[in-house]
Amino acid sequence: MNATELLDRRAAIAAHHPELEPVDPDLLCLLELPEDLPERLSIAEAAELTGLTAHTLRYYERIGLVDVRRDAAGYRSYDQRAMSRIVFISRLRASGMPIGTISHYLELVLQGDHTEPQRLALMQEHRDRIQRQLRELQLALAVTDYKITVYGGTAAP
Amino acid sequence: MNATELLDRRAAIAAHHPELEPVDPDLLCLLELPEDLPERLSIAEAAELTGLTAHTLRYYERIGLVDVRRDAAGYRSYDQRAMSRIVFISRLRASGMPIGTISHYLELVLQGDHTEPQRLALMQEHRDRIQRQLRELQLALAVTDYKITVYGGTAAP
DNA sequence: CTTTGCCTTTGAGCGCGCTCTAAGGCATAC
DNA sequence: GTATGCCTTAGAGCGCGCTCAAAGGCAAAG
Repeated sequence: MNATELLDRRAAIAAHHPELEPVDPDLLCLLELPEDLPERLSIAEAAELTGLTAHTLRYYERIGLVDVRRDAAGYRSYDQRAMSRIVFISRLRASGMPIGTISHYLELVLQGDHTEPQRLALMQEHRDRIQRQLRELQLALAVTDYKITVYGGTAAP
Repeated sequence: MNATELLDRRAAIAAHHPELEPVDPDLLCLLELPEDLPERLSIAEAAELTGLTAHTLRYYERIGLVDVRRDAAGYRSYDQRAMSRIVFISRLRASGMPIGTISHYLELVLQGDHTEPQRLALMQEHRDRIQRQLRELQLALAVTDYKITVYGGTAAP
């Protein structure tokens, strides 16, 4: 399933969830793992691919966010499933979601289909928090350049 | 200067800074301190008004974000200037700006008019970071409800 | 064989942003 | 007087999310 099909799917979903905002098509590319991804990756390769450090990958495993198999030598061996979960996690982290919430979300997934509404609610709540944050910033920015312009920046900010 | 005047000012500023986005008028009200604000407030009153704890107010003072005078008894006494600075700080914090950056911004203010461009740049950089974060979240959300819908939530997230 | 380098584990350490504690001062009520 | 309640200070503690250290295993290169 490529980015275009994903977008089509999303359009269909959006029809049922009018509160969702459109997603920039460019961004969906970030979802895709490279097509020529090896079957199994070492921790160094996984780190390289995700932009996380090996330390962080071990940490995520330790706290139960992801399961990773070992090879014959006892080394971590990341398969597609592990990789896409890690990419997913790193994306949520990058958007500012706390690890506890991610953990909760993954537990919901584990619990099965009937937790869908809770999962959607959780994500939408998070999105709302980010949007609020953005508005806070725009406000701060407005105050700032207002003050810079009006007071010349010499008055108390 | 009330919220309406502030908005007018901002419109004028926006003419010179087309990259700025419009600000929700409702939000500008948050800027305003109550009109009947007492001349000087105790730490408990200041905490109540800003939604921060007294502990946090002392902490902000300790790390040099704000200067607060004392009354005859040695108690902190917050004047308008202190209050508006604290509101400003809390707004930036709420938007996710690290304390170090806020500190830097306030130093720039202290240094005088010639630091205006740096201040604006700093704020715009922060806004860009938040916007990136928002896009990250929208992406994560898209992935999520895509997966919920397509896989029924049973597959790996 | 040793060296090199990546890997393992457990457990400790760190920077951030608070948050709380301890020990005590002031001031109003009784 | 004393009890209360809010205030002061310096400094310790905490939760989060990593980040690093120590001690050692595996394996290909020379």
